[in-house]
Amino acid sequence: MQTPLLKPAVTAADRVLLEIQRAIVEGDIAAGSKISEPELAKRFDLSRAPLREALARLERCHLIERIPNAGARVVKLSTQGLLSLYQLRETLEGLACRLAAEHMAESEISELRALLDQHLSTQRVREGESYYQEAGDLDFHYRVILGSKNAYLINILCDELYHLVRMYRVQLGMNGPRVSRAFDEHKAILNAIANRDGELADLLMRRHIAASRRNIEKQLEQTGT
Amino acid sequence: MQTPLLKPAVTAADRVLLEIQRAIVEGDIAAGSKISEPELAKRFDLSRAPLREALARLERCHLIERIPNAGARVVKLSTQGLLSLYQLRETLEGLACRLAAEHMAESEISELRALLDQHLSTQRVREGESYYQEAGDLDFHYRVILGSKNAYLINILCDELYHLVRMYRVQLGMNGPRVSRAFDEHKAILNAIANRDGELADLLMRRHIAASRRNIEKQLEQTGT
DNA sequence: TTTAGTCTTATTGTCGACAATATCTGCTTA
DNA sequence: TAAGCAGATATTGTCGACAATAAGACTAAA
Repeated sequence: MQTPLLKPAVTAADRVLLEIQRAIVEGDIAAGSKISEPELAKRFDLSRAPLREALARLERCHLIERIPNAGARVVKLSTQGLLSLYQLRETLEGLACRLAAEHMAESEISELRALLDQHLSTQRVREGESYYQEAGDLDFHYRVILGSKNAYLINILCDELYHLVRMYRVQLGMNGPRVSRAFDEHKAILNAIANRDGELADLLMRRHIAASRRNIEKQLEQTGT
Repeated sequence: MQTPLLKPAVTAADRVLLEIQRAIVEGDIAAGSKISEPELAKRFDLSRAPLREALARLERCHLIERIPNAGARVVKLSTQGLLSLYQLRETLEGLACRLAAEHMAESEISELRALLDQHLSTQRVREGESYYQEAGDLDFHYRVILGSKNAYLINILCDELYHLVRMYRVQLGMNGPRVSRAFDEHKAILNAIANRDGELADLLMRRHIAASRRNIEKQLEQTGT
């Protein structure tokens, strides 16, 4: 279930990046908290040079915010931020879908169909446990994005926005009743792609993400602003 | 004519970033050439630490490509890259336009109108010199993007893709007959925004960028692939 | 002559220390 | 008491040197 085509962490900066990313996404390092370079360097047992490299990349994917000579803070989740993020996702993943309908190879489409079937059975077995759906959903989106074959689009969605989306979903504990409906929506999107109907695929994906956004918004309201 | 709201370069890494950015965009450092950290460090008279920080940001805006333990190269311009980039711009700036129609303050719209008038007169004076149109066009787009009020969208377009777009335009020497027509298109877009017609603004901007893309493609074919 | 392997060389990644800047504390003064 | 300033402290930015990795040169064998 690992994200495919992701180059292995070869350098120390890569490794610590992955660790801090996970820690922030899962709330292990609290949202809004200040980042201390010396402290993190000690905690992960390396010097500040690779740590700063990692921080630069964390800023790139919007997980931290830096102010020159003043330090870095973990981002704070907000309704406004969520709205902006999903506005962008709707448009971008819609585009990705349209391009995927044009550019995906038949073999890739078959694999994607197999993946969906597999997720369906897995989800039946693991009823109630939302984590698998979480991972499965992201995996589906991931593959469609890669299918667009647009390097810039892939970079933005998979490298820069991906982790922030996860952060919202994880920290707001997404496990609502949407789980089952998402499968049907994925299926419909896949069919549109298989039929090479880019316009429909675009539309369906935008609706799918809009529904997901509303779901999270509801959660955010309940949890309290 | 400076891009507004751009924080001044306070650190050494910021300054060298701007210098290298300019050098790459204007072809002073050749496209596709290898980047040598020690050489650049000597050339700009600073240590490798801030230089590497700058390189990280250059990678972020797709001006260089890095391979771990192997070094960095300046990107190569290609028809494929241009197509991918403009595909993305069409969608993103279209969205920006739609949001701008919703969110721009009346005062901002007035300022934008004043800017267009000013560009028109400037262009009449400087007939033939395309640089002013170049700068003016970018400035118009820049303000519309800021008007969207979507932080992620602004970041992607203004920080990450902006310089690459400039690189294509500068290195292919854009000075075609499109100069005058672009003004009218800008005017139409502005009117749509002023009328709060987001859908139309979206459509017009996408067409505007598509026309610009075709213009550059033509140039790219003539220059020889 | 070509190819494989090894050694040399150069470049990148990492480290610890120093300099510059910002934050915090406590004092003075209105 | 509140506001402003001065010094102390901590954090960030930068530097030069070392370690690890990759590219290139040279030799030896087929």
